[in-house]
Amino acid sequence: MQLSPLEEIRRASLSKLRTLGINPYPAEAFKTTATIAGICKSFEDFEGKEVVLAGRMMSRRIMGKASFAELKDASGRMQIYLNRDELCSDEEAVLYNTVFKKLLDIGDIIGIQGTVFKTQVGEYSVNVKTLTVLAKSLKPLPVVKTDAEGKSHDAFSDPEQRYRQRYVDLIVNDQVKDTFIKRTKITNAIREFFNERGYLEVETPILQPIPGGAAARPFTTHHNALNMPLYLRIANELYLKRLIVGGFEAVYEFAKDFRNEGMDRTHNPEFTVMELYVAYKDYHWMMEMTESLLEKVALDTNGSTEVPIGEHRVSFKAPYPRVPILEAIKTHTGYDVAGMDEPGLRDVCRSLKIEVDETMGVGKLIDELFGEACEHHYIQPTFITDYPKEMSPLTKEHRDNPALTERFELMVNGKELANAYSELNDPIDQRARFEAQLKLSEKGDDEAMFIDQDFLRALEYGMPPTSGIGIGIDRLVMFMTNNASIQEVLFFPQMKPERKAPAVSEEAKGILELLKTAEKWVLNELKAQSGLSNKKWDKALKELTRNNLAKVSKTDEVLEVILV
RNA sequence: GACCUGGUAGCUCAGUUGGUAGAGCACCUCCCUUUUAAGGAGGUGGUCCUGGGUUCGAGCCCCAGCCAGGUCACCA
Repeated sequence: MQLSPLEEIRRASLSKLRTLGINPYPAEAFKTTATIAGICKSFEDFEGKEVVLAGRMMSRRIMGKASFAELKDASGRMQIYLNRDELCSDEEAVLYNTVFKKLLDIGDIIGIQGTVFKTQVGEYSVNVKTLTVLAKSLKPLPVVKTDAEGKSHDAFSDPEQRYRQRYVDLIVNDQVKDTFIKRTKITNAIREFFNERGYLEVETPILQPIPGGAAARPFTTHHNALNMPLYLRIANELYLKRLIVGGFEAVYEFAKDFRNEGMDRTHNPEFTVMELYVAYKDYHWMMEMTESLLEKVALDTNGSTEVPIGEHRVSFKAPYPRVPILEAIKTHTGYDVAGMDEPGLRDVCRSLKIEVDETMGVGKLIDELFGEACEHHYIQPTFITDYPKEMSPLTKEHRDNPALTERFELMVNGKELANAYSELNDPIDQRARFEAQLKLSEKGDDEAMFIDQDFLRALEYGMPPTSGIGIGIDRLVMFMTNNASIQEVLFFPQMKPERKAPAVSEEAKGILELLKTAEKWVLNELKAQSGLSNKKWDKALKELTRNNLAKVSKTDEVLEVILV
């Protein structure tokens, strides 16, 4: 492995620590007595008292016999003060002069014991009496400095590196950590809300023999023992409904779903959806539930129902307007497409310059119209309701209009945040809808739903009238934390693999073959034998020595090459 | 998938007509006992994303590729 000079220095320090009898990776637990945030929050209670803290050293300011450093624990950052004569009693002051000043580095994890005080400039600090090395860091950490105005300098900002090495991102960019803390606050708020109402959190299969419940291309895998294909779920809807058939009256699941489609800043191949099903309810009830849920989520995570999202301020205060989709299309395009047939819709799309193709049925065409012409208008939370039957194969027919369904999508900031129905529980109707989907797929729609016979069998036993909802958790987190990219709210967003170290080149392989023919070679003879140009020779030999395949040594004024 | 932009030191970035690879921070040596983007003096550090090509000479020009971000398309 090729080490940078900075890494060499840190490894040398590591050995020196061991020579001094200090284990750089001790096994014992290190018992702390306080947290940094706790001290800063009630400084008066801690001032003059002794504390034990542990964390990562983030910066250092050495001034001869005294030094300041910044310690970071899970709760925050705080300055520590190290004074040679207070830290050490021995003549040499090894702990201060050697260990702290020479052998420790930014990024090392240390434990300290000392007293809390305030510096002359007024900064909360700990005067360190004992210092313990807890883990030596061998890779240099990017140093992000913040000035008096709170402006960051030399921020670790390259998105590729931030996502690939999220651990570094989390260490040096505090606001990144805050986003993920908020993410957990959001899911906690939702769980609290549901658990208070007695809803049951459940787990259903991720590996499914039939990928149902949504329209999307699945990831495929194979079970060896059963010798059968399996799919990573694109939704868990059909399994949760089976549980409603089984007699649970309210179940929910935070589900990782997987869709084998394009990636962009709002789509990751694996993402999280919270699905909830409640028996004896309809989609009107579900809208009210959703409003109060999101109001609580906003309050719990941001302390306010009003949240900044990009250029906008979005209010999650209930209630939200209800707008039937056909009305939305009428408002934003001027066309009344209610009851319109496929050719008619296609004409409307054409006149609005919306691209359509032959595989699109009535449902997809209306979906397209709404998506292109209307969706982006709904910044404040709005329920778009009553979608046409063709685009909602799992939804109950509308009580007043057989062409529509009892479905809503919640739009926020021009994007879909949730999708909910009065669930279709008529098994005969459901079978017919699946068959219509089958026709679509024969027409070339590769996203039409598969028929799940076991799900139909379950419905035939009778499912109570039920309302269900799916909420995109990643999107919700993006809204609540004002992030425009899904990658910012996933710890480890999907990335293409990093380029692997280049394989040994042809030239280097040739030299290796020559090296194998003798115990050692005089460098110039080997070079002549290889028949390589100066440039290629140099490059190939450097490659070999760098990868520790060959070694060059000097004896009696001759350079020799040996195989390692 | 198409187009645009980018890839240079550990980090953030300069790099002129193609002519010995630079800065700040970090790091190393030295000075400095309440500093704080600490300061002062000196120094080390490079696969210029990869592979070809043009050229006396390429970080720079040309071709191909890899990775990322953005826009669009596809897609919830």
